[in-house]
Amino acid sequence: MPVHNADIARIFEEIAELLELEDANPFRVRAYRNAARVVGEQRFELAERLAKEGALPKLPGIGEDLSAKIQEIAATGTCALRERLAKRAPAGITELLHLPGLGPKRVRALNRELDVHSLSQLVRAAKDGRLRALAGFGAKTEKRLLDAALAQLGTTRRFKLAVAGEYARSLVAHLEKTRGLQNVVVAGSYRRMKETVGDLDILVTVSSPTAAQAVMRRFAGYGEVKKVLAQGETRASAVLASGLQVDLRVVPRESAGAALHYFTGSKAHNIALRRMAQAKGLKINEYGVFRGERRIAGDTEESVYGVFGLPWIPPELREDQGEIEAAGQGALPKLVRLEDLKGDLHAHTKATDGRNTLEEMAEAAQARGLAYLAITEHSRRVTVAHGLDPARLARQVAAIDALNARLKTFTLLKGIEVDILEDGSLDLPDAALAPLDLVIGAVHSSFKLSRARQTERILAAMDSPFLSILAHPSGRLIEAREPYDVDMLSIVRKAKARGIALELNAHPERLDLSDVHCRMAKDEGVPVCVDSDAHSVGDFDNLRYGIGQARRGWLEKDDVLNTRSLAALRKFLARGRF
DNA sequence: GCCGTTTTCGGCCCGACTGTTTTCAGTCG
Repeated sequence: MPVHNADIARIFEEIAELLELEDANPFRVRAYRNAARVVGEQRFELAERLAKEGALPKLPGIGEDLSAKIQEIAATGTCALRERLAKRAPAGITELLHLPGLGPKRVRALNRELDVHSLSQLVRAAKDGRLRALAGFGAKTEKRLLDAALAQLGTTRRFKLAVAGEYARSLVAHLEKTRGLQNVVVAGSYRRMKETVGDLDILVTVSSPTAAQAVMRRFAGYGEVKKVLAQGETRASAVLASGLQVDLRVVPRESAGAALHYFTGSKAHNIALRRMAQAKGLKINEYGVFRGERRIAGDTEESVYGVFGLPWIPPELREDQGEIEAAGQGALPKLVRLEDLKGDLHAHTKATDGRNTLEEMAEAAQARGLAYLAITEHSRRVTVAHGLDPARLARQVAAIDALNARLKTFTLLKGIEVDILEDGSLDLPDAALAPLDLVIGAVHSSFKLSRARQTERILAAMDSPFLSILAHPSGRLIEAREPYDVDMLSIVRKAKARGIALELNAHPERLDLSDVHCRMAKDEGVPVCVDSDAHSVGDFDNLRYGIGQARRGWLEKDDVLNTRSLAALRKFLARGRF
């Protein structure tokens, strides 16, 4: 049973929680939390690296002890410390820690005084009015915890970036009508273009304290607000009807840059920068950068970075994943932009499960400033989508040829999204694929194969002389379906050897490749194509989220296949065939 | 538990809000 980084990270997180409940040294707790994060963010599997090279590379915040624990987990699947801690603690007690409003101190009190160590016990104790009797607890706390525990049954979910975007735009439009308001920005993980966001962090700049009050009132009065969780003079939190939490922060103009930086995060990036400040005898908070009492920066984000002699770092990179070092060396990537895209290589029409015609799709793509669009229907195996057989594909090819003859400054490419069958063969014969401009291979079935078989299947498909692009390489659906178990590094390396590009499918439910795997592809020199997988003319909007993810993966214009001119693209497509 | 231009011990990011407190602890982001 292979041990993944996520497994190691989970064990470290559990250790952190259990230690916290024992009132251990908080810095020791933090060390485990930090290790969980660092391990979870690695682009290669630590266990594999260990097996191959016998040692781990130096990772930040992981010293002798944690390194030994990683080796232990890689070898045994668990860790003696965790087992020991778990044995001492009441089963299930860590679930209480995940409840908003409960931290280690209160969980300990609940356990010690009331013998409460699970959500259901908490609900019972709260209903009996036993919580309010505890020191530091009151009637309000009891009610809040009861509500939170009951809500926990409907599991706390994150929102897909595109969905959060819809809510964010409406709320921003509502707030922008406030008198005296200067600027509204959605910061947080939304600004960093993370694939999902847990809440919206909205930052408002105002010209006066009166305006600040007005913004707070307008926020609380927003029609979508279901419940105000907290409201002070500069800060408020609310839950929208959708269940999305929104945190609002109002700041004066001179602090706008420091506040924007602070609330954009990530937390890890901010901590790294604050440590640098500390080393220079400075202090960073959301109001600015300070030397003693004196404020030396903070009106813009540039000024904050400037204090450290760093250039401005794009939000998508702010994960403490080497971006600060790169900035220091003048080696930040020049990230790809939406306007760099010259075409889109994955789209469907009414012929299968799309909603628009060839003409309508071509027109819409051209209206977005694109010069080419590949039509890539499903193949016959995908019966629910009415996938194409060779005869229907041939008819579509003829229709595209006819349409291209009429189009002046735009080109439709003839393609297919052909299914990769369970044995690694393709769903259409070579004779059907040969006349096409490009062939995208995709897995749409048998998701549960073992890692070895799944990897073998995809590698085999990549041996086809016709395959140009591997679609949505992990197969995950965000918050809905796990990626299939596959050795991505082997796939990336095979792509390199075979001249195949990997798709970053920009559909909001996919965003697949992930940011981490984009960076892996870049490191290995494999081009990524950012495709909409459009099923209707409106779906080209999704390219912006694909670009956001590509930027999180450090991709530059030259790393993205469909930033190339049509001529250069054709050269790439021809090269893959031998 | 980690780490080092304060270097092998003694630090470790910072502030707002709430509720229960009469001055602050706990939690959160």
